[in-house]
Amino acid sequence: MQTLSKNQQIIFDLINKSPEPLKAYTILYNVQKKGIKAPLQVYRALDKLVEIGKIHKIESRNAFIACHNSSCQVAKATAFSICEICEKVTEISNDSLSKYLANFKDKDGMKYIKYNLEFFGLCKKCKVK
Amino acid sequence: MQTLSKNQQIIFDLINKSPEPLKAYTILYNVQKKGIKAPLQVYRALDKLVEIGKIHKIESRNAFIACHNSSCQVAKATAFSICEICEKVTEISNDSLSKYLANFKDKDGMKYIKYNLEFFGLCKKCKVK
DNA sequence: TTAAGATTGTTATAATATAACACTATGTAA
DNA sequence: TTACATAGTGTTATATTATAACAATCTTAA
Repeated sequence: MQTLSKNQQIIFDLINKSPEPLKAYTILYNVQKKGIKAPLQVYRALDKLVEIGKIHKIESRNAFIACHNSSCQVAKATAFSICEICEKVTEISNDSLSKYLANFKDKDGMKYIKYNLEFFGLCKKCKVK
Repeated sequence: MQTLSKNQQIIFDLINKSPEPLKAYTILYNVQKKGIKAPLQVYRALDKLVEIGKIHKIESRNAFIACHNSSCQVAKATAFSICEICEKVTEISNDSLSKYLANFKDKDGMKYIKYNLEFFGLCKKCKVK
């Protein structure tokens, strides 16, 4: 568990307390009062936070959420469910799924240490409506 | 198998014959001689081609490849392997995997019709080097 | 034939992300 | 403690990816 730099901490705190994924420029607007003024400052912190597994990027949405999977030990094997109506995103932590994917071999017998899986559908609330 | 419009056909042909994923603006530069001059013309064709499953978007790369999975019947359940060195992308078509994911239920018992999975690693060639 | 829907062409602009350079802080080894 | 490497910061400029808005044209099914 490494210590975060000033900018990294500010940006992680913001993402961590957000109930929804945040986009880079939304983050920028929200940390300008804390002295982070330029996109690059945000992107650099985001890059690092992703690298150390504190946050994940939702690729299909260009947005970032804090890791809630086993205290951020799983930086390279990520799975999410995404509601196509309300855009709610939930990190999936499921042993069967992660084992299946970690052990998956393609037809060349090749294994992959890293993957990202995004499921799309309707969340409970949106399904009812 | 629906017929493609003029722009859709031009752009599909380009992507289909490319050995690697193509980015939108790379596509644009390559079809300008055929009269497609503006980004929006490219993006509109791409949107449609993705929608009907003729191509897929590689979300982590913002790039597009032609579907090679059972003649494009699987538009909503996609899996790829991506080499982190040479950026080679291969569509995975594996019955076990697609069945597993299609039947996956999260802890709320929820199923998802649509997913996108991207595996990362080194391709055969790059592994040897 | 005609009206709805899809597609096209065009200009402008929004949203997302990185290059390059100079400077500062921090940790580590001599 | 110095000095070196590494990581982080601040800044300006710019590259890359994607969409808004509007008018015109093509396609197709009743």
